[in-house]
Amino acid sequence: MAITRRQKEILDFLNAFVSRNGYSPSFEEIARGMELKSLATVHKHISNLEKKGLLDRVHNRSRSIDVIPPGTRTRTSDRLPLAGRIAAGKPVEASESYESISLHDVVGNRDCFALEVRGDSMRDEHIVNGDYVLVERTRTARQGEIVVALVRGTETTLKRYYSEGNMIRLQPANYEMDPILVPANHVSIQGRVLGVLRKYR
Amino acid sequence: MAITRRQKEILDFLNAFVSRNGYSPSFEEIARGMELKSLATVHKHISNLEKKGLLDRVHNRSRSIDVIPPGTRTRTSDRLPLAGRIAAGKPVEASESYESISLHDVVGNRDCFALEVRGDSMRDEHIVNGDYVLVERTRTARQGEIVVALVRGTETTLKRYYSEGNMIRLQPANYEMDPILVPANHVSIQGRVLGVLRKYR
DNA sequence: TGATTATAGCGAACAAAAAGCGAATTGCAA
DNA sequence: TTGCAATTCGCTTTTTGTTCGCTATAATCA
Repeated sequence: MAITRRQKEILDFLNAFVSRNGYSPSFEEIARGMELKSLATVHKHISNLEKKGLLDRVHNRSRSIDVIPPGTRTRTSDRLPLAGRIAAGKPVEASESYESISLHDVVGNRDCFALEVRGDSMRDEHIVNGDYVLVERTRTARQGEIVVALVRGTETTLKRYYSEGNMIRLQPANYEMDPILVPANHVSIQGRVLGVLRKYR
Repeated sequence: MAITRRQKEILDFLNAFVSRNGYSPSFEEIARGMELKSLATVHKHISNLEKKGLLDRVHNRSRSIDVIPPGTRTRTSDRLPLAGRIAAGKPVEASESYESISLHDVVGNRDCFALEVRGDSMRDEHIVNGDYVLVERTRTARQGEIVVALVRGTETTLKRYYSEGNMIRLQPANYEMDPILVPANHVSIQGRVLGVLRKYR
């Protein structure tokens, strides 16, 4: 996978910074060094470099960038080649591209864990008994996200999250089941669902 | 694993202290040296450095810090800890077990590839648009397995496989769609689906 | 050639980690 | 058994990363 000119400049900056200081720069410092005015831009560059396997970092961690020395590359790991797309009963897939997919593409470097799902309360979301949900450890959630929530300190559930004033509605994805409506301070978010892994047989 | 600026300062202090004195500093001495007013802060720094594998120490033991010379590292894998089970809207998960899950648990050492699913022909099987199906390259299938099948050399589809005499029935998992019934010699199996990976967002 | 996709960029609102504090508590070793 | 050192707890503040919406310009596809 090729690198762009700008990406190379960023990479050079990172290398220089680390060898000068012994620790990696903050996004702010990168922005200053590269004369960028928005951290969003820095963020995007770093993400792209990460996707291309040129550096490693931990999601949401300060100064956690590691430039991967050329040569120390690929993990043979758990990646699968992505053979293409298969359309709805329709025609064919095609591209013998060099794309691939792995768990890493779902969870990134986030702090995650998996839960095995029991029961069908999320059936309408196509999460069913026996599936594994891949959960990022988080204490907050956004409207409509699927979360693992601890209700009243006793009961953990998998639901969609909706904040309504100072109440929280936890919505099962199963039309037979009713939403749970509780005061915000009786709910603690354990994490948000990033993906699902299902294994047949 | 990368280090923050402050952490590097602490680490430098430790190195300097040890090489000057031949023994490691107490938390009190670190606090003085780094101009910190709370031992809790020192403690947190030391713990973090320990977590990052940069130093080693014995819990609750005075002056037991050992700075680990750069060279010994660890890598992160694509495995996720399996935190337990989450029951259908019901109670809790529990086990902080040492189980884990990864793509390898789904595909094993088989010859596999992934396909991105387009359309909803397998909706009733909870395989939906955007999901990735994990497929083992195979020429044969057993009754009822989900397969990737090439029909009449032109059309690849994702269906359940049923052999009926010398006909083959390919059954979509969508009640709105009709099964495909074709002579066995007009169908070639491309693989069988071992699992599904879904990524949100 | 028009449509789509990837890169590059901006600012602002927001979430989270790192860093810090004081005080109370616990544990080790002499 | 006592004293020093390490640990833990519940905060606050500062620093750092993340995300969203939007613009613009290449590069690629059909």
